[in-house]
Amino acid sequence: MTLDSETKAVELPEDHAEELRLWLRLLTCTTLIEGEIRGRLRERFDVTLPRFDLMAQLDKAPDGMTLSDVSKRMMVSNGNVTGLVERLVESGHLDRRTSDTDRRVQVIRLTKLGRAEFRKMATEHETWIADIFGDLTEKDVRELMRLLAKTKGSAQKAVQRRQD
Amino acid sequence: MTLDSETKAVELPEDHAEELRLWLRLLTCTTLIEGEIRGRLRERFDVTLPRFDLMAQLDKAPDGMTLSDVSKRMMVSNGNVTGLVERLVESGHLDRRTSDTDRRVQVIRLTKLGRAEFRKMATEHETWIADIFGDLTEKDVRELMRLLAKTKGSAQKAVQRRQD
DNA sequence: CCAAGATGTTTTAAGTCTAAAATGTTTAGG
DNA sequence: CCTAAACATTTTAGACTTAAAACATCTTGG
Repeated sequence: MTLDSETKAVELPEDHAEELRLWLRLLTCTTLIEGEIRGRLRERFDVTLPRFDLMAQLDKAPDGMTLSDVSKRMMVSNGNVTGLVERLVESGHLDRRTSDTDRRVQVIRLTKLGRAEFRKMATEHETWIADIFGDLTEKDVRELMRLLAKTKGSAQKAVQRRQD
Repeated sequence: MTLDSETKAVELPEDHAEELRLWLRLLTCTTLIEGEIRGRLRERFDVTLPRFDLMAQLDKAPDGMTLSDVSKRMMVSNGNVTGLVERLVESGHLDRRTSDTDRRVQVIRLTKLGRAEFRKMATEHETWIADIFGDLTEKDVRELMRLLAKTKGSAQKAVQRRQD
């Protein structure tokens, strides 16, 4: 009996209910916060979250970025970026030009208008985040950062494994 | 001088860079995992993540749910659910009927086919999650659950405050 | 050089998603 | 009763999103 159950144990379906609950909770948190930020951005600045996110990437890169860079950073598809950029160029927030050294590459950067508008939004955005995470102590934040870093590493390895 | 800086401190822009970084890390984790699950669902079962999520909600409710219930649980708009349900009824995974007691209400539930297919997917899905979170110890999982619960509570309060 | 292959972007087709307005139904107060 | 408010859902218009195919341009080994 003991031998049997030990032998079987390897093949028996293991219980991963806790990990599943963790994933659902992580997803709930993100969806909740994302929805709140989306609503405030629309209400306050009449801008969508993807546009804000894209501008945030560009704000960190004064010399501009290629579409591929943006796509990787934002973890969205190439085609997605193409459309977003189109609309942001149209509205005068972005400048887009073909690279001098590689004619495949499109370099985009914030226009003066785009940067000014983004900075206004970013300031307020930061206070919203502070409000949303307001109940967490400094220690909570540190601990969450650590555990999420570990989670990210674990997930990246899983992605790697599948791609082999 | 001391008085001045103390007086000013209240109005000075506080530094919330840490919370911002936490939010970005949370978002990165979720996006990364969500993308991986989406890809595996498509590759293995040719199903989209929203469809899987909707079926997961219904699997937990043998007596069916109303569209509003689903919308609240999934934290998506009503119109979104209408479209999703349409396609899942079309493909034979869902059954939809008007409530006997309230003709405004639509009750949906999994068909036999829908339930069977979901169960197969769910089993595999759970192993993917276990794989993705594989580096976390039991203690990590417990601690993350706790901190995310606190985060969720904090965010919900912020949502509440805005709605007043 | 020059044909593969790699790389960067766009296009396509279909699905997902939202906010807001419209529609249909129920509930309650007068 | 009957109308105003509340509620559940659908519709609408537009934006976002993906995967995959198509297109354009570079890079490189022979």
